[in-house]
Amino acid sequence: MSQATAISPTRDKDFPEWYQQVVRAADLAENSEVRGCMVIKPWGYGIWENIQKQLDAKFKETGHVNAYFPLLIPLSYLEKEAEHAEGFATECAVVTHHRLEAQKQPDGTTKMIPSGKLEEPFVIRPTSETIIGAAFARWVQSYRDLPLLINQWANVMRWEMRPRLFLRTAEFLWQEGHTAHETAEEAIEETKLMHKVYADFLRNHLAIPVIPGAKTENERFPGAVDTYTVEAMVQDKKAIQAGTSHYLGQNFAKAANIQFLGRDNTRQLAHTTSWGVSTRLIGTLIMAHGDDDGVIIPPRVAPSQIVILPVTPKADTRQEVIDACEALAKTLRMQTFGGEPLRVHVDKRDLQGGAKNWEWIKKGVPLRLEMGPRDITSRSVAVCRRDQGPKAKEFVPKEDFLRNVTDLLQDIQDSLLKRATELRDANMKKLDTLEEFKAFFGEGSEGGFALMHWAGSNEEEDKIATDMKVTIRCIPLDDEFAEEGTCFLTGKPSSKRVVFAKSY
RNA sequence: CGGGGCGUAGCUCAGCCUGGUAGAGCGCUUGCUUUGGGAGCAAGAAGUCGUCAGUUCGAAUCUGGCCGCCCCGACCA
Repeated sequence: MSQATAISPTRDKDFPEWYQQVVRAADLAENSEVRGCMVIKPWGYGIWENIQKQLDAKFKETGHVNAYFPLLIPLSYLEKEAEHAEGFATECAVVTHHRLEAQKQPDGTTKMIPSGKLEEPFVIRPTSETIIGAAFARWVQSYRDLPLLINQWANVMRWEMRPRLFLRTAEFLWQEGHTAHETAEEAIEETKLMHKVYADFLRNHLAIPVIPGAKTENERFPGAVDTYTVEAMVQDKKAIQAGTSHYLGQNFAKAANIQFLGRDNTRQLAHTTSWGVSTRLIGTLIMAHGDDDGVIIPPRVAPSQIVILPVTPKADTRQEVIDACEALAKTLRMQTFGGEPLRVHVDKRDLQGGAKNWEWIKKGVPLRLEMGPRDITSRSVAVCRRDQGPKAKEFVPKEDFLRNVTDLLQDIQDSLLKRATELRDANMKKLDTLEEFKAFFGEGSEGGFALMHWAGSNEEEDKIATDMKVTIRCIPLDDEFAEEGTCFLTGKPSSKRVVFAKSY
């Protein structure tokens, strides 16, 4: 039996359905019995562990420390910052009871009835600004206590109307950085620093190019003064917000009363920031790099970078082949890539070779090695790169492979970034008129990122969003977008182009 | 919360219109064959047909209530 592609439908045919099939075929996650919540399976969680480890190192390098705050937030905390509370009001899970009472039913079964009503309900954190703010208020007394640079790895819950695995789930894993500073300048610098950390991480670890920029007022985080975002383009040419960094001004300091005695002996409010990325990064990665045979995981974050497939056609040489594979794996693990020991897996399962091979293709392992009796004799290995076709295979001397393996992984990492960058650049257009804009996003057109001069109002921005389902993804920070022009809608002067796109 | 659809084996679904004791493909188990490639043949395990009630001699099938899920909108990392 042979199929043209491992995943059906293909990306061209039906991208959303392709995405769901890839998540399943690559064994990354599944829907759970709890609506909107996912079970992240080992292969998917392995990606998250690598993301976590590598980002965490960057947070530490930039002076942050980890801490942990409660899952439950007193309802009253959310009431302290009106704009923030309203922003999350429609998606909060609320805990109202603290015990259950067993109630015997006439049919012999037992029903558990919530009892012990709470005086004040708790909200399951949709984000932790308020509760961390309360802690900060206790911790900060003097300007000498600042800056306070804290990160937390946690789960949060936002009761989403329409969940999709990794992209939008009711519960998701993320990290949220929260910092407090003496001055606005320092806080803004922190916001931008972490924004840059995210952009670099996406580019160098996930092989996804992003456009760093600021959000418009309409798209800002509820309660923030400024929101910075990294926007990526995925293969259906839609934009996805992959990470955000917020300058919160003194809004949350005011709400939580984070005050300190300054150098001038006056009481002052701190300036705070918050920033986060979530398991959505995994969804972004799938849509950025996947092909019609499954996901392709960039080597830096792949749970296994190399899978060795023993080829055992005869029972009497089977053990010899497996021993040779184990020995090769051991040798490989002594090398490092991206500062970490190579992650190598030997798939010894007693399955047919082809079936095994396709499984790892679908799971997106960067390198597959095949080693059989003939390879042992000829001291070679068969090497398959996931960024090339499923049939592409090269027999190379084992010693050469061992010498070049990290270069090979880097080459795959680079080729993924290159491919993603080319896709984005090919679908990013400077347009000048409303007609061009409508044609770009209209029925039947490809879409993509439209770089437009913009000087419209919030209401005009909203109208475009409603009429065309297109929003301003960001106001880019890079100089390459700066140029004089006139707004395509209002004709008013503009000094920079902004990115319009349909988004996830 | 509006509009549509669906609940039958681990998964995807057929059967329902026209009521008569449960089916397929994939997956799983075992055996034989095959083996540098998602294999073939044979045998086998597996379902209170979402739930509660009604109609009926008899309900997966007809009627009604309830529950759950999916898709399309509004909301969003």
